[in-house]
Amino acid sequence: MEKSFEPAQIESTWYARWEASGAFKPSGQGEPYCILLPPPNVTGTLHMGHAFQQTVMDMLVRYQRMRGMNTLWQVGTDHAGIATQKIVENQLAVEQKTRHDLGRDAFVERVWKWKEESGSTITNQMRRIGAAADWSRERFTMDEGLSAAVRKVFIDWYRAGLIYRGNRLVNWDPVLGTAVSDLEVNNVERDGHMWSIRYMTADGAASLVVATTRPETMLGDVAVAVHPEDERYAHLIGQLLHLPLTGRQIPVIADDYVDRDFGTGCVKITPAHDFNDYAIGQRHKLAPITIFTLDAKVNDNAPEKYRGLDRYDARKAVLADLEASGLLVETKPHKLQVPVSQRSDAVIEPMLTDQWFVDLTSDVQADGRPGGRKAITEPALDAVRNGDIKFVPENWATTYTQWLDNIQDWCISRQLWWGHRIPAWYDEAGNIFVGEDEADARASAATAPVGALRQDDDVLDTWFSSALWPFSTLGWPANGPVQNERGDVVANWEQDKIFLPSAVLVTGFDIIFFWVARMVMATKYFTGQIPFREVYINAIVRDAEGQKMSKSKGNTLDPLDLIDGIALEPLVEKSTKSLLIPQVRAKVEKRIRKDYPDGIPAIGTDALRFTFAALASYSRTINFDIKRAEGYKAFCNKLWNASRFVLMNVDQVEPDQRKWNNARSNFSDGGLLINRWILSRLQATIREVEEHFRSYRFDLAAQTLYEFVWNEYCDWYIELCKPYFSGDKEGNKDFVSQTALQVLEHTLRLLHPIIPFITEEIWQQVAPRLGFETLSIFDQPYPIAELRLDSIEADREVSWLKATVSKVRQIRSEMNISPGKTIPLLFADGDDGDRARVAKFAAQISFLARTEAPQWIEAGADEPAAAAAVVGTLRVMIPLAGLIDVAAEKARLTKEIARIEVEIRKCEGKLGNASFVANAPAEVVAQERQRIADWNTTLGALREQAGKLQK
RNA sequence: GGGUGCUUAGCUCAGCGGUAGAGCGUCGCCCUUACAAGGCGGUGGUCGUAGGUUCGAUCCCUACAGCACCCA
Repeated sequence: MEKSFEPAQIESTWYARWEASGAFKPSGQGEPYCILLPPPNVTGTLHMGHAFQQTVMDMLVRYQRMRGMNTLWQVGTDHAGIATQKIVENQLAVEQKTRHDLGRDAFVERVWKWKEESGSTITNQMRRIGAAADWSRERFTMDEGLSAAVRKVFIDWYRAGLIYRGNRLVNWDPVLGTAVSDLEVNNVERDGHMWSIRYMTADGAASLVVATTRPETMLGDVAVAVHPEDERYAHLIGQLLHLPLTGRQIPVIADDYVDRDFGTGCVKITPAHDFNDYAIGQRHKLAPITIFTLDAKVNDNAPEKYRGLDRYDARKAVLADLEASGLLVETKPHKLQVPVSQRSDAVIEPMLTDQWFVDLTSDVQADGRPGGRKAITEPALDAVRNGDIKFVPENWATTYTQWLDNIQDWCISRQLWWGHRIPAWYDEAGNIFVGEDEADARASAATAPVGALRQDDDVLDTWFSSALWPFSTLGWPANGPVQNERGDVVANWEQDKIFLPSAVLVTGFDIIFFWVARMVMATKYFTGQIPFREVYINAIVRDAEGQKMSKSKGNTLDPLDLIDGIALEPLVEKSTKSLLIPQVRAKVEKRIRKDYPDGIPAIGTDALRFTFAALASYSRTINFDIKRAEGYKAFCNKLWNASRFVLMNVDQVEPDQRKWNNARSNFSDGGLLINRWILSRLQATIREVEEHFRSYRFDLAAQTLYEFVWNEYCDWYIELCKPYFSGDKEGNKDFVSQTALQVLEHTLRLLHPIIPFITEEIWQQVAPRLGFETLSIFDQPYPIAELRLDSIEADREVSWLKATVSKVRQIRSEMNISPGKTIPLLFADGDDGDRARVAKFAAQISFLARTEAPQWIEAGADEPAAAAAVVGTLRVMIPLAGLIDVAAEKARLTKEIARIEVEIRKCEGKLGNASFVANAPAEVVAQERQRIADWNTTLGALREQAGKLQK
């Protein structure tokens, strides 16, 4: 083995070998265990959130495979409608073209081309993370099979009356020219103004003042609302107002939506451009007046002078005119929430448009068939409420159910070209025909179309196809094999439906609504099954200071830069390349130069994965600190070197003298306590890790293994082995070698789901020496704890040994005795057990504490002046002569005595409290009594020692 | 306005009714032939504040403060 851990060397070969061997495909044996990859944007790149989430999935898949499950990690990518279309439109913009210049077919062809060019970037990055995914079944939401599923679902829902077309208010992105989901809209706090405007009554006798942050929308006002119980305005209800600048008259209406205490208590109502106003308008049967075009310019419904003005220019003009006519009462600064499109950064304009919707809210249809609430929403709610689907951590179930309880119909049409074109056609009379294709649409229609048919221009929301992911990727709706464009079979519903429901969905909380809920709806409706039994909501990755990672802040990390490392200059270059604003660019560059003066060190995939595991508690954010990752790289190095050392020593035992072979679990401890101890500790570790995997506490699993490897196996077990390795007199060397090797082999398997590369690399060395030949650690069984290997006795004995050695080391250190210097060691008092232990462990004590062979001082014999510590009743002494300053030792003892006295006072306080003794459980009281007894024993011995030092 | 979290060592985080823990950092001594990405030994916390329940509270309850996030 190499002298140190070099991740790049190890990682380069193993992944390709695993993939080529077919190891990632379902074994076909055991219970099905499926994980669905939340399909990333096909043309995207891997970010820290992906890397974290995929590490979690990979740990689960590898773990369950080792446990004998028939695992499938179903992967694929998403066409990401708006995002991908926008990238290609930006490319066209460089050529000074728009998509309209190309035309629909040519544009879509160009997007496909872009997908071919960049579509494998993210999947190749996933391979670097080590993802044990079945790439032979990789799918794309717009491939033929998944598109067929989309069409079938649309048609079935339409024919069941659950999809309808309607003119409704939607979030409109005036830059992209499409409806967007309310989940794709961020409400951003911005500095704005609150303007107060006076509206006179029609007769000019009275007036009221409305407050608004969007004065330009007054051009579309249809009423002013006041609270029905607001005495200030009671007399105006029902009267007509003169709407300034327009010549229109609008009524004063009463609606208890109005907050009397906000502003003036009068609310202007613009139903065509505000969701709340829309609802009020409907309640009062007021026809909305749309005043904007689809690119947010004032339209012909407004007075002529404003027509054609952009929203914000119209605002200026309206304000100026109101001011001129003395109707602008007040202007004051105001913080407001502005809806901003996540996709274009444009301010959203609510707009009345014709769109397609999935009914999720009606109980029953006019013809008596069940409505969307009964048919789609409620089954999805019930699946979580009745526990068929569990969230981890469980409180996310509340988020899910609250959202579904208040759900609106789902607007599924998008005015884009990239996506699944809606399988609906219109005849010249505007009748709708839905079908697989035009012929099917005609054939399925009840009446003959009038004239020619024209297909709907719009495409479906990306999440519509994602909602089908749990079953469409398994081959539905086809019955037989489904092939990809290369002719390879990628799914076969007949066989693959055993993977539904999948075991667990690992995903971020931000798409519980977008995706999780919709998968439950669609999967329940079309297959009658739940899509997954559990939903593990992973934390959001932030930077070390807890800030969101964002390119404009310069605090993003590329997982591959952590794995491979990157020098400062290339890092600056890549981080600022896409930033267009010079100030932002400068800020980011400055930050990067400050945060990473030497660039980013290469930590390797395994260390990155271990870091993710160690951070994956139930908390909702994880702050990623490179320092911590470096610490776990050190852990990998530790494991590497421990393995190297063990292998070196094993090889010194001649093969024909080995008493073991094929010895994975054929343990021969040789009667040695240290072997029984480490085997016992291994069992405890196995049990803990199992528990932590079961509860998705990867942080605790990682910590348990870290502690076992470093604090037990390396710090104590290997050290305890050394005397056997170097100068074994009793012929136990091979028993020690065997156990060291077996425990290492188990440990590698325990660690493999977390750090697959290094464990495979080492295991390839270890396994043959234990006499078993298999290809890969990948499909080895996960270790199972065995009761027969537990040993309380060995735990107790080794605890004593550790305590004794630690006491000697402590004295050495505090007395400034050079670590290299061998010193004498004396024992006094103690019981028979101590005598036996000293005899048994003499060699180890001398080795670990760098002492001469320990000597006993018999009771009553003269004692040399010595520094001392106490283990139970045993006094551990280091003679002072030439080594120790008496005054320093006295000070040390005094401090130790004081510390123990404090502990004793604490115990006395408890035991002196009658109600403690009366009420606390018996074992707690007993424990307290034992403790005080132990402290007193120690204290007595220390005082005696201090007394001796006085002489 | 409704909801969900969080507040523990300098930093990043576990713990959650009975002796406060980890990693990183920091201090001291060591290049002791597995590992200096290391070894040994330290330092460091009135567990956000105030009440309450309890024999006992970092942990349970209430209020408050601060910080996040989600929904309207």
